[in-house]
Amino acid sequence: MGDDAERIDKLTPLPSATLHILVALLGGEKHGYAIMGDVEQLSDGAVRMGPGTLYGSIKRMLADGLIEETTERPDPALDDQRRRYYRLTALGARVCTSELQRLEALIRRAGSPKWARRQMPGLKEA
Amino acid sequence: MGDDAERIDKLTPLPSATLHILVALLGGEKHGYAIMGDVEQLSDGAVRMGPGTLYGSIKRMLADGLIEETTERPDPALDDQRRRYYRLTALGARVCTSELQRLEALIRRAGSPKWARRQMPGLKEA
DNA sequence: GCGGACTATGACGAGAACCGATATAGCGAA
DNA sequence: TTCGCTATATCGGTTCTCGTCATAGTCCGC
Repeated sequence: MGDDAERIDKLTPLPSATLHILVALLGGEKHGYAIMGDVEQLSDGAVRMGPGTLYGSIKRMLADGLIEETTERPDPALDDQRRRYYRLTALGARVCTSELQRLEALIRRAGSPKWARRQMPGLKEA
Repeated sequence: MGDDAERIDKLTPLPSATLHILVALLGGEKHGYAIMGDVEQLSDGAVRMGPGTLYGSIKRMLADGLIEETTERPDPALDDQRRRYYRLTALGARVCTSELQRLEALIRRAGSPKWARRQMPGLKEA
């Protein structure tokens, strides 16, 4: 378990693309192209991921053990043989949750009035 | 104004280091070394930024107009001539707010039960 | 069953971002 | 005056990002 905490530590903070892909996969296993669309949807169109970023990130995430390719195929009537489906690993899910919690804490602190104060001590104003 | 939205769009999603520095500066103007400490504090020690990341990011942020160096100095009794103080520009503040809102929306959606369900249609289970 | 538009994966290269190591120098106290 | 800490800065290697191009399967009209 402590081993696990180390692995999470090593991977965080997550690159932006990685985080978005993980969140998209929280919604269930998906193929690459679908992930692209979901990321755009999840961010109200603000994050548009090109294929280069997508497949490059997927490659790294597979190597890091954050996601894995599924062997299961959907109903043949709905299948498309080109597709490759991915899902979160247990590690991937933990990393995602932990990163989201960290960001939530950051947002909370950023909005707190006690933080949003000047810190420079004894400032001599012009 | 529309011009502004474009500039924000161009800069987002923010790299992790940039976001953390912006949030740290929401708390008032600071010098580089203080930012390093505050980022670690803001993230409960999870994000440890080395000097390479810090000063590299500051350089880019200055070039992008997200922050600016202040000419004001603190009370001479508390000053340290080596220090260089930075503060958010108007653009930097807007970018920071906009990014935090985007992340907040992402977190909200990630936690929503209707999203956190498998999406693969007509799956044929093993 | 042919052709064209769309879906889907993948490789590549340039440039941006990250990070540890290292260098330099002012600071405060022993 | 020396030592440890604060503070800024650069360098080099690695990772990450992103647009572009290539390739191929699928769907649909005809």
